[in-house]
Amino acid sequence: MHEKSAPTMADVAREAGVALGTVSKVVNGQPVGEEYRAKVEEAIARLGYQYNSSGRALRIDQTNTIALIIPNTINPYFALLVHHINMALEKRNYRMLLCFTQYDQSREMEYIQMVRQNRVDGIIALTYNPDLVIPDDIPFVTIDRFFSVSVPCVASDNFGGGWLAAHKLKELGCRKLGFIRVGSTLTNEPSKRKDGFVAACVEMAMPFEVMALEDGAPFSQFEDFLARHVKNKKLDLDGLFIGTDSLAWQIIHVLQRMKLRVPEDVQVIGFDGIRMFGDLEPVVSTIVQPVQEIAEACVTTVLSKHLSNVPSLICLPVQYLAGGTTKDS
Amino acid sequence: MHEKSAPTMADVAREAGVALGTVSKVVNGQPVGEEYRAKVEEAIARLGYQYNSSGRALRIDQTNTIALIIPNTINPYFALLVHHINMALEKRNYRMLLCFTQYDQSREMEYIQMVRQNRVDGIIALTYNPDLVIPDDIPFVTIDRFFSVSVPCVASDNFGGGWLAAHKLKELGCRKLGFIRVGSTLTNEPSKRKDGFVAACVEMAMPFEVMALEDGAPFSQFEDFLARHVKNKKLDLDGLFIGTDSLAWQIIHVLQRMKLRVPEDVQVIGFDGIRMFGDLEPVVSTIVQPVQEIAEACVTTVLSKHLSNVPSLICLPVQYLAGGTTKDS
DNA sequence: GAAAGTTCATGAAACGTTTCATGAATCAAT
DNA sequence: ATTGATTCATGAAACGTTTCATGAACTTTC
Repeated sequence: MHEKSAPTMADVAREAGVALGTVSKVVNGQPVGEEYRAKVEEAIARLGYQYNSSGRALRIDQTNTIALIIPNTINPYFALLVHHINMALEKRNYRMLLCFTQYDQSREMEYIQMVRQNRVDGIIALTYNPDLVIPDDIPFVTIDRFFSVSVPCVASDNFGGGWLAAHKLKELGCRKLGFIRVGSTLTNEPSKRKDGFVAACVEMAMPFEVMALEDGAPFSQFEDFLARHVKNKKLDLDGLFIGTDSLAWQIIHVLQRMKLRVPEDVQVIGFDGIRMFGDLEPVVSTIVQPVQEIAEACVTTVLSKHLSNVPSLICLPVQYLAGGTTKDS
Repeated sequence: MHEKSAPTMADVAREAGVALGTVSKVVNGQPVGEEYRAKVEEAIARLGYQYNSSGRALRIDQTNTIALIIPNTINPYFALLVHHINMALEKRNYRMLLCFTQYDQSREMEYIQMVRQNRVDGIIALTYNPDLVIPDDIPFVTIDRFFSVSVPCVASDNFGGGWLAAHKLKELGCRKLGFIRVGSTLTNEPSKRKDGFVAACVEMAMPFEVMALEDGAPFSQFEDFLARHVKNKKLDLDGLFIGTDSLAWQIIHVLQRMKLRVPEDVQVIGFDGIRMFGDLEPVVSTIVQPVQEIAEACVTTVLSKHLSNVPSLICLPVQYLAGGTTKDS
């Protein structure tokens, strides 16, 4: 709009006294005679030439852009994911087209239309729309949600993480456990955190309770749930596994208001492994998702041309990390 | 790459039995005879036509894309900014090209080159590179940092915020104040938080101390600073104004470890107004930046064609918001 | 009813790139 | 010295869009 018509390859060719195609080869690093290359490079420098990616995209039908569809960046786990996916893309000379759905199902569908216009080379999506239609003509990778064998899904080992949390809590001396999460309607990979937790409890003959806040239900239901479990000033649950670190933070604040001490009275393990502000402040003990590996897996998968011989579910290992909310800290 | 050659305008024209230019007009909402419009729209629907934005961008030399250059999305304030800027752009049918500098000065310069290739229609940048060269042929807007009258800068009223914080703390009964921040080398708009604070203290004849952590210095210097101010189990500062909410969180944790009670022993006010996980958990009392208005201002400014009659410093009002770290909570 | 004016669909040109058939120049082989 | 093979710069064509000069089909006016 404002640009004073940037120089084109034709300008460079004229300046260098060389053919248009030769400039193209130089710019793309294809073999060109030494003296020609020198002349062209000099002309490029002199004119400050930068290639026009629209022209390129139009010609080769490839935009070097991947769309990332995600609810927001406010949730620190999403923010981390966005960050690492962008870095993984940048390393491969791709750009990221970021789309925030804000958990709005209609937006999710609109975005899929929109990124089509932009001819993105692929889509990475973390969505909650239960009846999302996945285009079959664009490479599509999902995070944390399995659709079908033809749509690769990247997730961490949620089941294993739940399992691990239960075992850790037992190891740390807990006698009765609780599992707490929000949003229970949609079945996705993170739902398996509960499954792994429950399986481990059953296997260990460990008593446990499950509390899930329905979508949209008031947060106070958690407080009621916890209050119900107070027996003579103590919680009768001495270990809590909580669906996400964000929720764990909130629950811990509730516990503090109830004058219950963490980890003395009740130990807490979250899930995700987010570090709030660097590694300085005390932090929730957690099951860490390998965000960087997840990002890498998404990117390599979405960029692999032949999506046929790619695994349809990429499951990455999680780790337990002691923070300040368990007795091993 | 994978796409089975999506239909073009020519295809639509053929399908509708109509000229190419007519299809273009319909797609762009220009006046077209009713019967023609109907035929074209039907053909578009039948073929599932989506226009190719590369072709369009090439022709009209406009990409409908704005670059946002920012350190990261991990810092919750940046995450919020990214979110609102994206929303403001989307409302106007623009896309966001996101660039994370990670506080790396060379990256900041590289990005400016990179987004040039992409022929973005403008750049919004929040950077720390002291000798950044601002291109004069692309609309450029900075956040929180003033370069020159020809480069519009959007910021909140940092001076006023510092002033307000000092006055609030006095109003809340404090007798001696402290100001704490990190990274003191670069002078930018947020530096004025201190100036406003100091000016207010001087005006009110309120004793105060300033502690700034040099870039890269260990965090423990804050702990030393605070420890030095403990006189018989009390801090001799009973009000702290802290440069950002993130830092405030960390400082509060330090205070708790020192067995000092917030707000009973010392009241704390931060700056930014980030809400960590929704509005549920107890929160730092703070000077709230109007993030959404900041985002809107950036976007309208960068998109205004005639950058000549645009103010060179857009300063937006801040607000005090009581949280759990002052006695008015 | 003819001339002048108006409306509006038409299709070719142009945007900046990549690609590929062409042919000039060089080299190797006899 | 002549032919055949090889290398490699050349420049036209094509990608999908917007724009604009053209002219066909009307409408208005006297």
